[in-house]
Amino acid sequence: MRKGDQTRDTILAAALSSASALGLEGLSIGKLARETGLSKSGLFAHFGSKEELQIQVLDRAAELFTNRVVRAGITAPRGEARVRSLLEHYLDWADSRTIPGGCVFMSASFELDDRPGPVRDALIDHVKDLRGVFRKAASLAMESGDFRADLDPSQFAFDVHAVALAYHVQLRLFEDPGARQRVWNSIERILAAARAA
Amino acid sequence: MRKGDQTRDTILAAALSSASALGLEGLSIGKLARETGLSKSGLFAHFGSKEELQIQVLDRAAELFTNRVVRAGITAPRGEARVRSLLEHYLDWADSRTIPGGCVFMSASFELDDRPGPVRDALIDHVKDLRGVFRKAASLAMESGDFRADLDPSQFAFDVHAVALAYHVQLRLFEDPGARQRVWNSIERILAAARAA
DNA sequence: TGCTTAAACGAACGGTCGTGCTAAATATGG
DNA sequence: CCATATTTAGCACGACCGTTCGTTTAAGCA
Repeated sequence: MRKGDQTRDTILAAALSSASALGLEGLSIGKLARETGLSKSGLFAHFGSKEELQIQVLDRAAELFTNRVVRAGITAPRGEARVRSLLEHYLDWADSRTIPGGCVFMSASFELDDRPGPVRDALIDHVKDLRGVFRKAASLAMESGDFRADLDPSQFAFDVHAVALAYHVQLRLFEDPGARQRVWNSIERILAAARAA
Repeated sequence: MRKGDQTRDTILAAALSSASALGLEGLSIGKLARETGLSKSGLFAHFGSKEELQIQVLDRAAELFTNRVVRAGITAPRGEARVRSLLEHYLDWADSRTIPGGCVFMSASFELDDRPGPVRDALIDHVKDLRGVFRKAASLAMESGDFRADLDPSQFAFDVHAVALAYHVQLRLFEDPGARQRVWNSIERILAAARAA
């Protein structure tokens, strides 16, 4: 059993790379088998269907996200400092080289928005979790007095998500070296509006 | 020649619908032929390659965008009023039923960001034009005194683009009936920060 | 070591993909 | 109405797709 899980991990790492660049639909069992040195049927046996592979790729990405963004971000003290830290790590995540195509949740959000099914359902859960991270951080910042008492944390998370999406476009489509600056300008404005008077 | 152009228009309309929902890569000559009642090769002859079809779909979408968003929006007087009008029409465009999958430029931005080639190049031009519409409108609002004199119009366009992307997610992925309210909250904050003191 | 179970393989399946090629059909201008 | 140019159809191609099946290899445990 251990051997199988280890192989599965290798496959998922390759699949995540591929999916981030080519999309979840762009995943190909054959290409993936070639990349990992497995046979097509051998690789396929690990998942049973392409859909299941796609779901596991998303789950895997969520696990990575938890480690690289959430765990890393919440080392900062509650309040605006933690929000900023989470944002830094979120942008790093979207810019990471280990996931060459950027945040797979973003590309998948636009790829699967009109394709009902279990993969889309899984994606929705993950993206809501992602939003929840920032909603929660905003709530804590309200409790600590950093943020206004009448702030809407969900709206705050929406705004943060928005600039992150635009960051992806600025960075990957426009290949703008100043993308990080652009997005921080936006974030500073969002933070300023969220702060207590 | 007239007959051919008319057929091509029919094809492009169907292709735009399909591409908005399934992505530009999800376009299929065979499926498109079935939908339009043409033969695969007959349809194919109009474009010569799938890439060319994709590019023409983007061009067609840009034409529609100009009519439905730009032409409609600039009937409002220069300044904040025009910015708001353009935004209304932009959101309508992203929510349109005639393009069932929403704004094809958004989905394509996340689909093609890592796929070099002429289609991506065409997309970049179109998205920059789109940004340019809002940059220009912001500039005019600065001239008219509605917006601050030290506003960065490109930054303003970036912010607007950001919330539009998030609108797409909120509407299509989350199917949130309150998406429009969410995005207007964001827009009001952006406008407030842009206004002259 | 021998047995059992898991893991990987190889070949084949029916489909669909984009793309050529050659004819037939149809529209257009004189 | 005819000649010409344009538009569409038909057929075939090689490639790749996800998936199934039976077999073989390899690992884990007694």
